[in-house]
Amino acid sequence: MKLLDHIVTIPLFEGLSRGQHEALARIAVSRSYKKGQTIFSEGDEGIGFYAIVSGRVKIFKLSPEGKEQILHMMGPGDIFGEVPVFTGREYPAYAEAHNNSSLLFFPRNSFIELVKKDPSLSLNLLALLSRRLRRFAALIEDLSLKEVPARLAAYLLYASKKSSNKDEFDLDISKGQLASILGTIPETLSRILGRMGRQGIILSEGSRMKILNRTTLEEIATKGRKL
Amino acid sequence: MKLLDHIVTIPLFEGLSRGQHEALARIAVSRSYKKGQTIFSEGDEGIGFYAIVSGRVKIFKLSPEGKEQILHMMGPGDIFGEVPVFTGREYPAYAEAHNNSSLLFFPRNSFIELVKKDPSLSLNLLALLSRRLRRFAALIEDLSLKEVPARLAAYLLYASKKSSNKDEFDLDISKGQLASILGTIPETLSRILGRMGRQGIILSEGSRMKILNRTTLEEIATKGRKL
DNA sequence: TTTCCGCATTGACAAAAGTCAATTTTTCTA
DNA sequence: TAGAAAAATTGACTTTTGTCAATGCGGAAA
Repeated sequence: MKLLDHIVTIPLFEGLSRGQHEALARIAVSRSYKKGQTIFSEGDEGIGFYAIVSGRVKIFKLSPEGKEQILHMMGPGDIFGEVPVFTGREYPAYAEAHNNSSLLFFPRNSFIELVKKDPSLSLNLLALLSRRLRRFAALIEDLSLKEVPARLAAYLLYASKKSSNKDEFDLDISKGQLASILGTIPETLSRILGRMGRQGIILSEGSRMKILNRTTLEEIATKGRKL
Repeated sequence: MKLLDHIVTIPLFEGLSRGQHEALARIAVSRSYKKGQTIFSEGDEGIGFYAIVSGRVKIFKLSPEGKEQILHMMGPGDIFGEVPVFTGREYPAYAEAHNNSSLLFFPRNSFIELVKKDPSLSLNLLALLSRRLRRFAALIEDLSLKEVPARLAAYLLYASKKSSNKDEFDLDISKGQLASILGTIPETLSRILGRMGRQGIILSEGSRMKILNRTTLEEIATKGRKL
């Protein structure tokens, strides 16, 4: 069964038994989304949550002036939209397919039934939510780094870490979106990338980034070293 | 039994049975902290979580230059330090008693045992963590309001809401700490409070705040209306 | 009561980031 | 592959915020 294969690869369901995986497969629904397609909007009734099989999903909030604040970029294996499953309310943010994406949808009611019967499933969930809280706390911490160069440096180090600590990697989002993540605008980001490039700290060619001087980058991120 | 009485009043444990409450009371340990005392530090091993019986607790991170970024101010009934209980790692932030405080401590291992046996307990926990995630998302949204007046206005409206929507209320933290929450410095906060006062939007006398023009305050917070 | 210390306020100035507008580069599609 | 649209970059200028330094204010302790 194809669906079951996918379920087994989802970290959230790691360590569960064959029977538990099968139970999950019975309630899951496969769904496809085209690039740019909205999966749910802030305020929509929370009828279930999603797991990513392939593709990428952007989770974001919208300011009154329409400016995006990206909360997460989700990839294969990630779970999103689970908050209202347990609070019984609306989705707290927007979700949009960043690429053509293949998702699994778990309807709220069936899932709640499963969790009620199965404590080990809930321990996995508790760990997931706890980790997510931790990541949020880190994001808040980074946003509060007062200067943009520091936030950018922190982001580049984080992105490098995700690419198994290579010094060279691809930004998986546009620079405009990166600006949004860093809480700034494309013009400012462009200038700071330029300055870092001129000082030989990084090399930025399109979406290809190369870290030339990791030490300096770390000093900019953690101590408030000036550019 | 005194301890049981306190447990019953903790929202996290709302809706649980008498037997469940008693089981919790058996594993809980009562602890007292003096004003300013550290409860745990970032990086400490996560040996359990805390519930506040009385007093207030500050949860914060420290930047390399030693600047505090306050993540939460916790009050009676609130839970904190539960993240590492489920991820099995270290505390992700600092906790410090803001007043003389009386807490209940729930050791990790005993608690995990309880949760494993009891799905309804875990559903409550899942809802708690989900709500907290939601609040974090809101905080991130506010931090990304680009200007300080907007962030301050959002905070004042939030504080007023906590005081049952009264127009007059007390700040429960110093202005220096409020500045830190808003991601700015005391000088800037002071100037903006001054400007808002001169324009008849608020009245600020020490820690006593009065909202004189709620509509304008909302416009500053949500639309980027200028001060 | 008086002194001291921390917190808050204010002013002058410097630095950082945003806005607006023009231009170049890249990407997508017809 | 040309042409249009979107994204990125750059420059000139404005606004916002932070820094440094001086001063005021109020409560705790001698």
